[in-house]
Amino acid sequence: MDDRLDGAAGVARPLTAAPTLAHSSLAHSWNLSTSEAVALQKRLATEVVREDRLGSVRRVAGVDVGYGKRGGDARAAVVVLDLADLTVLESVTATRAVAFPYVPGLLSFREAPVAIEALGKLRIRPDLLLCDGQGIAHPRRLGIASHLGLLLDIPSIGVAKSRLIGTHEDPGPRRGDWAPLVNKGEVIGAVLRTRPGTKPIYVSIGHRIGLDTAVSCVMRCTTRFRLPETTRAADRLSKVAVVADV
DNA sequence: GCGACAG
DNA sequence: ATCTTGTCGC
Repeated sequence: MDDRLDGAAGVARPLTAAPTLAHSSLAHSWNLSTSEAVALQKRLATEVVREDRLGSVRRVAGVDVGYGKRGGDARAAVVVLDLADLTVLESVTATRAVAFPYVPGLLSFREAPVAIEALGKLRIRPDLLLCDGQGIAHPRRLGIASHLGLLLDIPSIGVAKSRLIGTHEDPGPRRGDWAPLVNKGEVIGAVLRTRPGTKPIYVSIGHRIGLDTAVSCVMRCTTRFRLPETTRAADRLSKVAVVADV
């Protein structure tokens, strides 16, 4: 079987589908109205798997999207690291014009298309995706991490720098301490202290992984900084990607 | 009706 | 997210 990623889109697709040009997201409807997007989220959310359904994790990908100064272009960057030593195995980028406004709760409709395009360029198929933003810690339980994980059928985790929804206590002061993020009586994520003396990060299930495993993986990808190395690497790349892409 | 609000 | 100068701290 082809090990490359298929571009996916509005609806989940089996991995056994024939290899495509890795740009198939273009062939799908990301151009939805906000109400249609909300309806799609509600439907896709029922497909999200909130428990460990992943093999051994070796290759972890960080996914991030940045924007040009003019605000017209979105640049996605994906960096795959070897979890054993956090060295870079592969990195790719993609750039395209933004086609959807930023609306809290609908971030994936703005950033997922270009992110999927970048992911489609990967030769390596990552075992896990660490996405910038929420997973199920979302009003309709389908943040960008869940959306991407579901469409690509790859285990994923949401790693956000700030809160979208939910309430929580302050996590302990030590690295690794975390407090549950709760919404409507449900634990939707973990507010994790990755570094003493700094603001905690918001970790949530993306797809095919449980919360405890997600927290564990994020910790393993985090060294001396607040954010995991995967996210930092992708973030840096997304800020210079426009030069290499355009 | 009044705030809150990933990136 | 991006726009921006200096400033506090290790």
